[in-house]
Amino acid sequence: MLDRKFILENIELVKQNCANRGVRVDVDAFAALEEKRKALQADVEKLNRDANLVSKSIGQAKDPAERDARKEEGRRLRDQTQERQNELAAVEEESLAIHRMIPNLSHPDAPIGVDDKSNLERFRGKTPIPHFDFKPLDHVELAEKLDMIDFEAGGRVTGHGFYFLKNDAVLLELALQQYAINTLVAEGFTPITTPDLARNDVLVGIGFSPRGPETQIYSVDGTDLSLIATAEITLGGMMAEQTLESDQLPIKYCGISHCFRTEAGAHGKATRGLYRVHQFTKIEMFAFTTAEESNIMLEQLRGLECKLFDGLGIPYRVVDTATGDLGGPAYRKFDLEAWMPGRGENGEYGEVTSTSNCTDYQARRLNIRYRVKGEKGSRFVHTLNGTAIAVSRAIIAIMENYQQADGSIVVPEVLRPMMGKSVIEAKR
RNA sequence: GGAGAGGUGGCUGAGUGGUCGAAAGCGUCGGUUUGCUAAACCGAUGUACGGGUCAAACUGUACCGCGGGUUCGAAUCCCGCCCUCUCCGCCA
Repeated sequence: MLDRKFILENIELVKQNCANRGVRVDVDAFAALEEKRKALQADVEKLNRDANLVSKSIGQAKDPAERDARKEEGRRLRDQTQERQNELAAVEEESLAIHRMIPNLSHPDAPIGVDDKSNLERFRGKTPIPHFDFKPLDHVELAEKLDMIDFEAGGRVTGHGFYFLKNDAVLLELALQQYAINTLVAEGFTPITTPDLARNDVLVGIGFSPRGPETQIYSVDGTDLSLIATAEITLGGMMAEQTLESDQLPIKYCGISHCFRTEAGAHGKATRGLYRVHQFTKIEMFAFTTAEESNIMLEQLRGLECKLFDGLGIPYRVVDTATGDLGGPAYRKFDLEAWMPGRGENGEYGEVTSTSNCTDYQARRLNIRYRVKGEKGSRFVHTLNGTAIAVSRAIIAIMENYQQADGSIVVPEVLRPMMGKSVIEAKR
């Protein structure tokens, strides 16, 4: 959420930002409701004050008749307070509903545009796009030949969008996790394995909606829990309601979790194979920083994503996400799109990671603050997240880029120690 | 899952209906003393939101795990939930 006061003092800016992001919100209505809310708040406080004074005087009054009279007065004031409070609650709810819809501000350098067509390519990876002297297969065909993924059984056991990894795909998943974690620990990240479920209010704080027809989230019946869509939820939630010291920051976590997504409304799009699935394993980076440090941290996270994929020898490009494609919480976002030779007609880029600076937008909802020595009060931390490795999509990129004419797959050098082999080939 | 105990400020810990935003101690910060250190002594020391101010001072409301309820008045009484600890059961 944005700061209420900030919105009121910068209405035009906020409106323009909503327009840039393709978000339709009635900011004026919000401002009007806020005026009303403030007035009611002042009324309630005034009534409370009077009622408190009356209550205190009762304890001191000795004459029983006098006490009864004041009790009556107190009752009257409390009734009035209650009435105003109800009004206030109603206005607050209305105001909050709009407030929640207002997206974060956007970085001045983020390309302006209402959808991903305006995304701007910023970098390319070190690895050139491979040229095959044969018709490259896609990962589904390769997996079939090498007995690595069982989609059929996934459908039978759980449903469409689920799969079993088998044989070398399992080794690959484990190796990728190890590779990512090793790399990040060396960079000062604290490794974490997180719960795969979280309370709904944590999901909401991070910016997900557990309910509703559009939801990406599986919720567990009869509880207030949902399966997480990303470890961003649990890692961010770890610090909810905490006040940190500025010298503890930045805090850098890398979390391993499973991610669950309903992908509601995604039917009809390219859903073949592992690309869009309901469950996958992901190593996620998450950082809490001071307000001053978050832009630099975003660069660091982006740099680490590049390092990881350069290390894997996967060709990619980095895209600066357009305002309309940022989602609610992000101030700026970079997507890393890996080259996938089996995608589309002659290969296409497909998103494999994404890193965002959410500034204080999530922290305000989750109430994560920090104190600066010598400063009164506290500020909201800035939160950032970034994918290190989303295993399912990384597997696609590896299988398709490293495939050989004979249908085998060369193992990226950095994974060989963990895989214990340098080639994945069909069993004789 | 069952039984019991408990959740109070940065920490320890008092407080069972009124002047309690909350004793005391510790810690922290400032000062006095001191050649330095230590000790002693004096003083200050919660947060959020609002009013006020150039900024302060000052001031209002709320906050004793969370949410409701009773009452003129709740840290204190009642209900629900969450969490922690102990014991039992179950289990990887």
